[in-house]
Amino acid sequence: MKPETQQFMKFIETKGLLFTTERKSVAEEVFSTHDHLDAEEVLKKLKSTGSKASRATVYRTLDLLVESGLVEKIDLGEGRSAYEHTAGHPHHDHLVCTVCGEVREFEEPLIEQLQEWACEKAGFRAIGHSLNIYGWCAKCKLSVKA
Amino acid sequence: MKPETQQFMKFIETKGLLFTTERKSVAEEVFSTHDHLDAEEVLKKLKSTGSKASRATVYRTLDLLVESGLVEKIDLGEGRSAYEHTAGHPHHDHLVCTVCGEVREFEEPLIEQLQEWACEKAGFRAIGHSLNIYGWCAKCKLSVKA
DNA sequence: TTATTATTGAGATACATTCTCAATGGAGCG
DNA sequence: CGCTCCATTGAGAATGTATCTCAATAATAA
Repeated sequence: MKPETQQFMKFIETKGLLFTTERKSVAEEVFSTHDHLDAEEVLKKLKSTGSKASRATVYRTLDLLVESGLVEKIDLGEGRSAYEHTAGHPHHDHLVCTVCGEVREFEEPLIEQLQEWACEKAGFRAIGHSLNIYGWCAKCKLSVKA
Repeated sequence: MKPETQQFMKFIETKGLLFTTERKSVAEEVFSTHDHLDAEEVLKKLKSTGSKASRATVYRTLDLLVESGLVEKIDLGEGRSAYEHTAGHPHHDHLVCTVCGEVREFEEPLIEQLQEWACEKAGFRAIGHSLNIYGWCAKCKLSVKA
């Protein structure tokens, strides 16, 4: 069992909930890659590996993972969202390719700083934020030109 | 007829389309306020003023308004989106209150600059972007505390 | 006028997500 | 061990936003 999964187990038990096989398999799936997974992908992967977790359970467990702080939910716009685990990942924002759908990360600590200032100025208490840049990734830029 | 509506009319006619009463009433509604309207709100307002534009026409016309450049579509996350007209509005991002739903604007030109650099570094050709900060607005911060 | 085309409304459809609720199955107790 | 209690689950219904289909309508052109 991955260390992240163990942390999640601890979180679940501390909350007085049960660490079921369904919850475990969803967590393991999410922690198995650094890619950005959406709920449907998690469900499909689980089905293919024999787990019988239902869609509802996948969504419910993803919410718990987010609540535990081990996973971040990213809003990719147009109603799409994805999940990625945060372990060893500094905060970052996303470049979303509108051609191939690829999601690439970028970091710009100064942007974070500027956001904080903007909130202060407005008397706003930030809980989270989402910054996506949409466009053509390096690869698609070439193929579109061609 | 508002000057923005006239510009929209010109756009429509230049495109070889017809400037119908439905399209006019959707445009007038959007140009009537600087608030962030979602499609459903536009539809409701139109219904209450006697216009019989349908949901489909509202969405179709909003798309045309965006295409004309007179209106910007904002992704507010969680699949919600809103429209605002751009006339006399420099680019800005949004503070979205998760309690009362209020959307407030903020400007930070340096953030735009940093985004451009991030794109350059990644070989990414940006088409648009969306930056939202979610949290409690000044008003709700107080009432939650109380 | 008639033919052609653009536009529209109503409802069907799509899609991601959440909800409902009966069935399941641990956990703790006597 | 048997029993009760309650968290958890799965299947499918429901939600909300947005798009699509298609026949009816309206505008334009010939």
